[in-house]
Amino acid sequence: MVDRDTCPVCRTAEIVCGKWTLLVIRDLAEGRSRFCELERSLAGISPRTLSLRLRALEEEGIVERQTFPEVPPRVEYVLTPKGQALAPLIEDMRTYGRQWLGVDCAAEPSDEILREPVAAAV
Amino acid sequence: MVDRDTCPVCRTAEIVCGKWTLLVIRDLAEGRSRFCELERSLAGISPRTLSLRLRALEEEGIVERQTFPEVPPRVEYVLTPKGQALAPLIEDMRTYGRQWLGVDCAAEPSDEILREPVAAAV
DNA sequence: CAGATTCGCTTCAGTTCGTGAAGCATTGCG
DNA sequence: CGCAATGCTTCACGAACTGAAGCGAATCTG
Repeated sequence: MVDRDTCPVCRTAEIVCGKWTLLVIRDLAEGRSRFCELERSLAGISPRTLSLRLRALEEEGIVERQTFPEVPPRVEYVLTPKGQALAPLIEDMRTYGRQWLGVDCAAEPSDEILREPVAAAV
Repeated sequence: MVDRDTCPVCRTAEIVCGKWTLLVIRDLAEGRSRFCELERSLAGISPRTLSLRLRALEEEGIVERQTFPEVPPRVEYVLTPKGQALAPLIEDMRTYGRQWLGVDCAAEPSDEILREPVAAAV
């Protein structure tokens, strides 16, 4: 019997296993930082869920939130080192998807995608 | 905007992000193979959820199910190569948990745990 | 011989989680 | 004026998950 509190896989699973959580982190790792940017990238996520995810990740110390008192208001979310440390996980998922699910991001780049060469995995 | 169908991270996330899914896979990778074995190891999972997970993973080709017509009936679940390929993901989670969540499986081995030196990650 | 136990589930009612649409406050643009 | 943009919140609904109970056949316990 595996203890939920002392097992690192369990604890990581708890953090990571909400719907959309990993995709939010991936987007942040790829350079997206604003709420509406994430909302548009993650087609289909409800703003409520995105809000909940970001809040939870902030509480975990995985993302940092900075608000700028402009109009319209601007809020930026950035991965902390603790968040960046999840990058290998996401890389593994990408590798797995390519190898075993026969899919690849390189299929027809849309006109919405950001252009700068962002390194997802350090 | 990321296409849900052509993005390997999304597709992997869909498979992997149900509650308990990754822990079921970890247990299978560690050598547990029977329903009740998994049920006892994953303290707190409902048999319904475990059943659903195993069925879904079977449909995905991640686990294989063998039934033995004994009494009481015996059913064994084993990871396919497609399932074993998820081991690095789980290893990363373990590493992350240890490094950033300050937890470690090596805490007091219980008398229920299997003894053989099973290599979780090939 | 009655009763409990084992296995691999299924069923049910109830709770929690996620969705989709709408709305809000502010201000600039046409 | 009317609409767009931002970063959310609220609400009602459906989907997902839980916890307890049960089942059918055989075998172990008293």
